[in-house]
Amino acid sequence: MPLCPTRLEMVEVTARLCQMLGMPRSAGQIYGLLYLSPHVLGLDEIAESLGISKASASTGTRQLLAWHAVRQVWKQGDRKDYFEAQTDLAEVLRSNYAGFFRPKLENSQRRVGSLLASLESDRKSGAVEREEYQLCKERLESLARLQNRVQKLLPLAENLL
Amino acid sequence: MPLCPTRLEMVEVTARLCQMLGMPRSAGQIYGLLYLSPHVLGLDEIAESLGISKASASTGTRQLLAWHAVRQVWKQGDRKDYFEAQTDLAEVLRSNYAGFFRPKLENSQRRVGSLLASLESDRKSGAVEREEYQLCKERLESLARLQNRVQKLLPLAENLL
DNA sequence: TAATCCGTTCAACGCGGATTGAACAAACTG
DNA sequence: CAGTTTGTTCAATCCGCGTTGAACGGATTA
Repeated sequence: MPLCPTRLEMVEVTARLCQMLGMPRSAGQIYGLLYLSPHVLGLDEIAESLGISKASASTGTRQLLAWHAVRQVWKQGDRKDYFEAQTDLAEVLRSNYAGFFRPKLENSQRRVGSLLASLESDRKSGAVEREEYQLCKERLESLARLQNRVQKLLPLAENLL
Repeated sequence: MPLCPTRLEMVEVTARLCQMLGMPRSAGQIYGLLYLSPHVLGLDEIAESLGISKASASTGTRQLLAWHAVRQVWKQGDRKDYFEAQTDLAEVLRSNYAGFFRPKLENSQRRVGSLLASLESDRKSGAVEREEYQLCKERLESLARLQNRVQKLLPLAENLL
C-alpha cells in the first residue's frame, strides 16, 4: 500500500537534508520513511516504498546503522532483517561524537601542531623571512586557540541537546 | 616567488577542510593562502600561487566574500582587487549565523509545521489510520521540540566561541 | 579609436560519488 | 540436491558540481 502524503513529504524533507549535509540522498529517504513508520520494515519494503533498488536500500541501511540512526530488529522464525528508526536525534549526535566528531577535531589539532613545527624548521632553514615567520606563528596559534574553544564547547552542546 | 613549505601545507589543510564541509576545494585553498599571507593579494597572484585558473580564483574569492571569510581591499590608483583573510574564524561563524544558519533553521521549522498540518488534513480525509496518525503526530512533535532546543543552543554557542 | 588591463560569465569537460542490475554467497525448504 | 529466499558485492553507469579556457564587458590609457 502507498504512503500517505504526509509521510511522502517527510521522506522528501529528510532526503534533501541528508543531501545538504553531504550524505547520500537514499539514506535520508530511508530514515524519513522509518521515522514515521508504525511498523518495522524489511529491506524489500523499504526499496519498494521509496522506489529505489534493493542494493541502495542495503547500502543505505548499513550506513544508517553505522551512524546509529536506525536499529536492526529480528523477528523469531524470520530470516529477514527489519529496521526501525532511532527517533532520538540528540542521542544519534551523542553516539557519533566519540567516533566521528572527536577524531576529526583531534586530527585538525594535530595538523595545526605539525604546521607550527614545520614553520620552525622553515625558519631554521631560512625558507621564510623573520616578518613572515612572526605573522604565520601568531595566526597559527590563534587557530589553535579557536580549536581549543571548540573542543570545550562540543561536549557542552552535546549535553544541552 | 614560491610559497614556503608551511604555507603550502596550510593551503592543503584548508582545501581538504572545505572539501569535507561540502564547499569547493578552491575556496579553501584561497583562504589558506590568504590566512598566512603577509600581504594582500590580487586575483592573478592567487591564481598563480595556487596553480588554479583565474576563473576559479574569481568565483572562489566571491564565495569567500559572501561568507565574510575574506575582505576586499583597494589600493589608491590601482584598479586591481586585493584580498585579505578575515582571520577571526569565530567572527566568520557569527556573521554567517543570521544570514545562513538561522534561515535554514527557520525553514526546517516551517517544514515540520507544514508536515503537522498535512497530517491533520490526511486524518480528516481518512488517508491515514488512527494509530498511524497518533504515532506520526508524536514523532513530528518530538522533532519540533528538538528544533527548539537547537535554536536556543546556537546563539549560545555563538557567544562562547 | 585602438590597445590594454581586469574581472566576470558561460558552455564544455572531467571527476568523484551515488545508484543500479546482475552475479554471488549463505541460509533455509521441499 | 534442486530451488527459494534474502542480503551483499561489484563493475558499469549516471549525475551533479567544481574547474577551466575562451569569450565578453567595462574601464583606462595612448
